[in-house]
Amino acid sequence: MNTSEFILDKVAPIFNKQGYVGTSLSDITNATGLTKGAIYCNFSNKEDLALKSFQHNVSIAIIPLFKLVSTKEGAVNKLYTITNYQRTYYDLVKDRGGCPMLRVGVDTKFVNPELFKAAEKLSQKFINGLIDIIKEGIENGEIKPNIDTNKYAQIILSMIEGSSLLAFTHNDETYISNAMDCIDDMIIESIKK
Amino acid sequence: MNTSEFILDKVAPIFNKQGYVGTSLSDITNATGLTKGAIYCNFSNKEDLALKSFQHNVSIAIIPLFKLVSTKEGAVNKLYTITNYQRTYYDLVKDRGGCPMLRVGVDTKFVNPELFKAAEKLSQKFINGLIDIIKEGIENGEIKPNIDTNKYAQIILSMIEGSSLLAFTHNDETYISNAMDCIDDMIIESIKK
DNA sequence: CTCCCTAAATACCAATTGGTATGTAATGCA
DNA sequence: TGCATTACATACCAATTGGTATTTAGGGAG
Repeated sequence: MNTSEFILDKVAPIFNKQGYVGTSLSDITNATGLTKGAIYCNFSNKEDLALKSFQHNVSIAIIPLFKLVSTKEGAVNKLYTITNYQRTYYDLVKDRGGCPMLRVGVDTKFVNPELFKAAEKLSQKFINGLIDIIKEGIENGEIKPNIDTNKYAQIILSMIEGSSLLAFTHNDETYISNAMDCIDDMIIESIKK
Repeated sequence: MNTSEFILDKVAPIFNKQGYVGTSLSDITNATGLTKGAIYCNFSNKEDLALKSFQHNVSIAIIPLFKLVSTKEGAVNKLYTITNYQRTYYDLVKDRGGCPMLRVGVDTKFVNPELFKAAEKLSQKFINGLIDIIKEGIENGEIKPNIDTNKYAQIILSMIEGSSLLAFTHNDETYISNAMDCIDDMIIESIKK
């Protein structure tokens, strides 16, 4: 692990906990034990470090889900893979400040357009992934042909993000498990053939 | 309107947009046209102003819903009142930076315990309100007697908050209307007798 | 061994942060 | 009329902010 990776490993959780405005360079130097010289040697400025920290957080929290889903076959099976992944999500990110997409989505909209764009893009990628899965299900006959793919993709992601927020607000992961039960038992069930 | 109210009116949306760490005293003086002397004459410090700004935002975005629901009769009717309120929520808060409960919930957990506690408390009040509605429905025979009140309360609020987040992330209020359709047509429908 | 290049540390910068002490003008009250 | 209180402005404070220019240490190549 080189120095840049070391810095990201130490700093990315702090950005996710304290926010991308509320994290100062002294927070960063304290957490790493390095000086500002070392930080600015590895990153061009604070915003650059913030963006790469976000990507680092995403690579830990969300990218594994995308990879996992891509190994699965069948639309319904893929959807269950997502809800099952979410069931372990609280443990996965609880010490890292929660869902990075959620954090950056609310944190940066009015203060850091570049970073916000990254979160927006990731969120859209998630939605598009869900739409593709549902379309695949329609094509292979697993899912009813007349359902609104975009609508159900939106509903599923809303449930995922909302339950993640509330689980962290109340330190209660049942918000996530109950929401995933709802997706499994009601939403997926209602679009299945 | 006295000076304190004037300040809150100008400043509360800024706190909600830029965050409760990312809003500086110069942001506050610029927005109000007042000096720091005037601010510290009306509020004991920045944190005090932040807390009262949150309450101000809540009084505009969420308290009206609580009041509206309290005027309605019947559990299912009350639940529809909530989803219908949310359908206009995007317009209600779009110029004020989105849902204040969501904002403060993610923003302050690790940096401002007092403010976070206020958001946590409000969120719990929302959950308790939903539980009471469902219990009322069970008692008066509108809702199936064997359903898990806490579970469905959690699911409904997750959907509300998640769709609010995504609507603002993508500037697309269909996230909210689609999620409310889901609550109306699937969740409420499935717990109704 | 010497030179060079890179990585990191040190030292410094102007600007901004939240906060306070003092000053002042207007208002209410006797 | 005179006094006290209130409401706000002004001026100032130490500390911290993000950032940069300079310096130093260390490893590799010749």
